[in-house]
Amino acid sequence: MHVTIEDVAQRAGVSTATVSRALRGLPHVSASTRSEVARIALEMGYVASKSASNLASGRTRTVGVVTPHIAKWFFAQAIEAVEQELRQRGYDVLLVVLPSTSGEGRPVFDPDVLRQRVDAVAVLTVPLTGSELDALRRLRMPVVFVGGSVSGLMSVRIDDLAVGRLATEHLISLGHSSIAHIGGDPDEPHNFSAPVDRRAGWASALRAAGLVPDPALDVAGFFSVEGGQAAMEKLLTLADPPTAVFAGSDEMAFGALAALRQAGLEVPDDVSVIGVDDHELAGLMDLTTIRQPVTEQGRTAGGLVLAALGPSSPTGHRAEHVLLPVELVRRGSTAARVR
Amino acid sequence: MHVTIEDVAQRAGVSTATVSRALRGLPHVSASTRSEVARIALEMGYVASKSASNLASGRTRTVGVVTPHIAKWFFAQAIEAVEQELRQRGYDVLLVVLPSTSGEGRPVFDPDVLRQRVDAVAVLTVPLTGSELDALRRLRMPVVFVGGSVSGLMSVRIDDLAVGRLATEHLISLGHSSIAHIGGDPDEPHNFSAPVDRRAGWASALRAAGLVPDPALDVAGFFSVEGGQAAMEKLLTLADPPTAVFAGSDEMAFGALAALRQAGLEVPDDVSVIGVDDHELAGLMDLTTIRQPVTEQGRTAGGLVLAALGPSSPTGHRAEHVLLPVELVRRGSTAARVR
DNA sequence: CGCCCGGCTGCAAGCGCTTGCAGGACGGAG
DNA sequence: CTCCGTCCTGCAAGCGCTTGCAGCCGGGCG
Repeated sequence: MHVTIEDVAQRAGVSTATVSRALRGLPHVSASTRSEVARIALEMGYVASKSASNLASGRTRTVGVVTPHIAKWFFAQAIEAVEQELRQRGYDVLLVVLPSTSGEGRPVFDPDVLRQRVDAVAVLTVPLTGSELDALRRLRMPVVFVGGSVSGLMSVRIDDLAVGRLATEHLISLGHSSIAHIGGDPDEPHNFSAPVDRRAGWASALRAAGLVPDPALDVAGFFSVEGGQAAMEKLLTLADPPTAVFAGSDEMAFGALAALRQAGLEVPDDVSVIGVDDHELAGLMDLTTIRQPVTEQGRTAGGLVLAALGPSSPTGHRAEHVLLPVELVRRGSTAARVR
Repeated sequence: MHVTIEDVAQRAGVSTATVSRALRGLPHVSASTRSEVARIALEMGYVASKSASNLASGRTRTVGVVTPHIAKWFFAQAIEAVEQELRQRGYDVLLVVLPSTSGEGRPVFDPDVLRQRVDAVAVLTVPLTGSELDALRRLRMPVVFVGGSVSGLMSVRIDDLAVGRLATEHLISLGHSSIAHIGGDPDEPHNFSAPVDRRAGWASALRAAGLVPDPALDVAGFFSVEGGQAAMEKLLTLADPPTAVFAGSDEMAFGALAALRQAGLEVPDDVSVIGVDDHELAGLMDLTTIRQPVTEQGRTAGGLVLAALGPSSPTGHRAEHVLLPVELVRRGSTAARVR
């Protein structure tokens, strides 16, 4: 039926051991044997069985990527980067989508499904419960978090506190003092700090400027376009609506822009809006934003697990934490306060 | 180190065969034995080694998903749907991203990397060369194409000819007669018909209305935002610019909208724009479009491969072709011709 | 009361590869 | 000429599961 290493060995007149070594570039094979085996393998269309080699070697050359979504800019972008980085180095990517991200309703994630399936795992901003984290640690394999961090496990992320501060300071510098925040779901488990930190950055920047964060101006946008839209609508019902809005993601900012447009308000004249991400369409929407390097985060995460998988001892991965820089991108959605 | 089936068998006082059968719900195991084994397995934290079971059974319970992108709306959406459908039925998804989709430059895709790794594959609108298709067929496993079709292999898609026609007829019905088309890369291999068919639909609708498709009004937008933007800019340099534009995707339409806005033109008063997809942000942009059911296409594709993997004989999969309906979504970017 | 049959279970042979260890060939040094 | 290394190569024992087949045990039937 299909070509096995046995067939190749026979045809080449060598043992399967030699074929295996030759094809994998291991030492202790003469150059001539190696090239001959390679030629024959190619000619016969031999492809090693992954299952067999996994079983024999104990390594799967696969890393699991756990994500709450695929169809959202940040995640899609990050997954793409991780995939590319890993495939380049001969690793496969096993996608695991955690149905819903909203704390309670989500079915528990059982990291054990990954055991025996992957050599390492990358977790993309999924708010995990304590027991899930424990289970993840018990896997005893390299684990890297993207977009958040957890003690004892590797991570690559941005400084979300700085993000919130940077965005808010930008608005303050434009003369705004009534600055709203559209953030995530306040009920979410707080392991993943991005939403929390961005809010904290907002509050801290306000305080630093002698302003007080108004709870009424802090609304949930659930990191979705519709959520952002609803949040903005809610803000507009206020007796004294804000003159500027810091949305924790560009997608929420898009929603906010839509809500403002529908309310007949002008951006940035009536309300300034700033987001976070530098989403693909942010330029198109002329949205001022805090750019975060998503692709680079994904790539870095891939690199980290690969490094951990490398020469180092299988246990005792030093928990590396990488912080990537962000940057304010000024566009047309923010301007000096006029009202 | 880790729990094997042997350990469970020993602890339960039965053979590994019985454990295997009990845990997989196979017949020929008494109810009491089954539940006892299940209890012990759970208690010991046993997880079957995928490699071992793959090797022994010859099935991988994994399907490969080949896609040119992750970070594009259509693809992200489709992948998410496929993943969900497959995981639900116990299958894993192996992501394979084909670096670039532009015909020539792309490294050849060698379907053989999938051999021994997956039981079936889903290909998302990747324009493959003839030899790649042959290799894919030679894999002798279920293959489903999403967004295009290839003889002899299963497919699920929409009627792209109808899409082009529908969009163009909508513009014609609004009184437009100078209707441009922003499409894909004209140099792409033509196995994947979506871009080609949409263009053909445009031309055919024009002819049916007694109009002639003007080659000067048919420009390449490469299915990207920037491409659409550039295409629109090019159209605006024409001595006699169109009063309406049919973009082959919402993303290109977004680009077109941006270009129009930058040129100081009003949509839909100066130019009407219609896209295809009903992208997540189309509503926000108030873009009229032809909606295609992406999630459903992904789900259906997943279902098809699972069905093909099922009871039927491993060879001789009937090449099923599923065509899903599209629908015109009227929004504010198209209106009666005024000029 | 002997047989047969059906329902459970265990045996053991793989599945296709990896890898520690032993062995063989060859060349240079002593 | 002998003795050692040094290189290559082969042996064979697994890796942890699946599965065809055989075997065992009771109970129903003739």
